[in-house]
Amino acid sequence: MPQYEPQKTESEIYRLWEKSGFFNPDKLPKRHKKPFTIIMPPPNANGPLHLGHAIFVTLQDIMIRYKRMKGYKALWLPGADHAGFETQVVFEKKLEKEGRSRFQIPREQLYQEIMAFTLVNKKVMENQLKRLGASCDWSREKFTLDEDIIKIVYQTFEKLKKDGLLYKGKRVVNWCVKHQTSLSDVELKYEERKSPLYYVKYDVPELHLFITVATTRPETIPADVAIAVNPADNRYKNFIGKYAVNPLNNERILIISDKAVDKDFGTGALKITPDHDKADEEIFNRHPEIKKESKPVINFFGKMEGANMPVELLGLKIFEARQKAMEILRNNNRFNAEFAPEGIDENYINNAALCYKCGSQIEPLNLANQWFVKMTEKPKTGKFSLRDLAIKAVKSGKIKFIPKRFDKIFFHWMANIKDWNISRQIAWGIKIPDKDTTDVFDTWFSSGQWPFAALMSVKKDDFQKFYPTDVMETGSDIISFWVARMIMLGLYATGKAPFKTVYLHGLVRDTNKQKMSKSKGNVISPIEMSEKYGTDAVRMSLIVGNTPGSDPVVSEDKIRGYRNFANKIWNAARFVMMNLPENLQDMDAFAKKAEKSNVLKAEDKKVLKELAAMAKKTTKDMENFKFYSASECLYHYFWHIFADKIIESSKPRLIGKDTKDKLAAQYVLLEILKKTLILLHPFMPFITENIWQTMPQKNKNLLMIERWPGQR
RNA sequence: GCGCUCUUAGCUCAGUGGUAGAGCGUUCGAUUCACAUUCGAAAGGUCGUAGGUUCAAUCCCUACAGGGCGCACCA
Repeated sequence: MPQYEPQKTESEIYRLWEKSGFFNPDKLPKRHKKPFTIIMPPPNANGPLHLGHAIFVTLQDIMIRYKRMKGYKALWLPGADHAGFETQVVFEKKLEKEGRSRFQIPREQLYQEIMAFTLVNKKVMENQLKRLGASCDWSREKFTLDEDIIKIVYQTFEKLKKDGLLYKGKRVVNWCVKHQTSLSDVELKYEERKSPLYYVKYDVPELHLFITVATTRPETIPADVAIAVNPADNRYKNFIGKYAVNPLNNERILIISDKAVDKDFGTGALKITPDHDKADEEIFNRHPEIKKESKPVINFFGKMEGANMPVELLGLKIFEARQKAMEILRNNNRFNAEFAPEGIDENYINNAALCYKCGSQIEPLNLANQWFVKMTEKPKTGKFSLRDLAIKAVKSGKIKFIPKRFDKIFFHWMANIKDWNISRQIAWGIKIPDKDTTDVFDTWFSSGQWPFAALMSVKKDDFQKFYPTDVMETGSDIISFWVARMIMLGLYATGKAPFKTVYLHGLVRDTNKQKMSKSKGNVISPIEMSEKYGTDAVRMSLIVGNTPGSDPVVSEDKIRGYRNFANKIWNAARFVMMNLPENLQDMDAFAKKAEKSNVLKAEDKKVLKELAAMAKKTTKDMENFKFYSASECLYHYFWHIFADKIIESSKPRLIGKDTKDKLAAQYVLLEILKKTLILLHPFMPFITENIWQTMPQKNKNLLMIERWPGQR
């Protein structure tokens, strides 16, 4: 019977907080002066929250509640992300189930349908955030497709354009044939695959010789414009400047030299196919002596199309075309067996680039009107490239990563950065302001501006007051997608780093160390768990033992353990209050009286000293972002010191006749309960506030804004 | 290929240059007492392997093995 029942009271407690207005930093009492800001990484509004969301909600809520209690003007700005490609993929699956396809729906209608879908999910997501106890300022909530956000995104686009950091062009992009869109480099995944390497002979009539090229893609031979060899390769010195004959269409193609060609790979001779390979495109662009125009032979649906190819290939899918091309080459005796049996190395393994969503093989295709952001060039009006701005901010310590090792990953990524293709051929997103295209921005281009865009668009002076923000807390998996882009674009657009600390959490795993995913069927819903065990238990299970940057393992058993802890808190509090003087109205007055009456024994003083030491240690952990340690320490103290030792040893004193001794015991228990509730509040906000509200107070204050120990 | 990281109790993980810690689990015992979502007690580790530095190494260095991650990619 005397058990804590979170389900009955949590929503009521949340309403109490909301009603107070204290989620809004402008409405906090006067003692709250210095701003402390966290911009919430806007969850994708395309489905219910999962445990990964619950982790970030808990971590950020802990930081915000802690700072609020410490007297900061704490702002946690919530948001929702339209999540362009991600949402469109989710929506397409829904369409598929209904027997429809996005390619049959007019663009404008598709946009409206996805918008309706997104807004429904947004509402669900907001309610779930509340369910998890998020103490964010709903009056400032933003959506990535809000008009004023779009306006700011366009301003940045214009600024980049004026600064010469944008260019538009025909470029080889990573094309996903299934999704009919290009993807950025970070949206690819790689898989080792066996791709037979074909050794193909090209005649060189002037020399009465042939040159052998190694390729995995014979079907693209009709699109060859040249053959390249390394300038230092003695085997081919005489070939440079001569013409070879394309074995599939008999066109003359020039043999050139370029140091990008690896002498030791294959035959040392590389066919240059600028329409279907990025590296080839780069080589092509630096050799104006290649007069030949490049023409694609594969279309956007992954089928063979174009002039100058054997008719047998026309209309075939890439893989079929490869087989057919191989057949033709073999029949014409074009394979060179010198390097591999029958001229084909069947055991060659390379990394295939795949779409990170559907896993289909990426086709490098040449696409017109693609917008790119220059990452390594100086803007016309500034001294530093986007990359250099970001590197400088992290090197100088203006931005710190927690854990620290992530700055190495960051620098490594920055060192290898390439120009960023921000055009996407999807309907769902912010339209690129360019009359020659229906493309939308890569969603990370707009969300890369989120910290300043969100603050600029809510209230007039919010940007002045709350920017730069204090902490960016997000998953370590999006450091390159998002964090790096926010740093670059934030510095570029505002001149200031968008945040001071980046706290990165890991990916939630199940007890078998597997990632949680719908397809594996091992997802745990934080909302279901909240309903079953209480939100506080879910929160604790996600925090204790979860060090920054490493993957937390979550199981129902663990959550159950913290449900038991909540119950322990509940009963210990009941015990303490049951044993207070009858009809006590004002616990603070009682405490003052007890302090004055000088009834404390040496043992009591020792216990209170330990309490103070524990509070100090907890505070130190909080300051150092060691929430895993603070929470564990509080758990241990409350259960095994306060409940098991201090409460137990107080029992005879509470029923004893010595009124002074009884008063001392009551006082000590009440002090410890008060302090531990305060310290536990950021972690377990519902139960602590719930108990606080039942304590004898003259003025019913909220625990949420109670002073943190050591705070004046 | 380049870089990062991990390896500590059955499981999940802390931790420190000086006799190894927590939670969960396990075993044994208790029970009208705030709480059985409880209490008490116990078992359990040559801190991945091999070297080195040191008076002293789980901790620092080197190599190796095995996991994880990031980046790049050669046709």
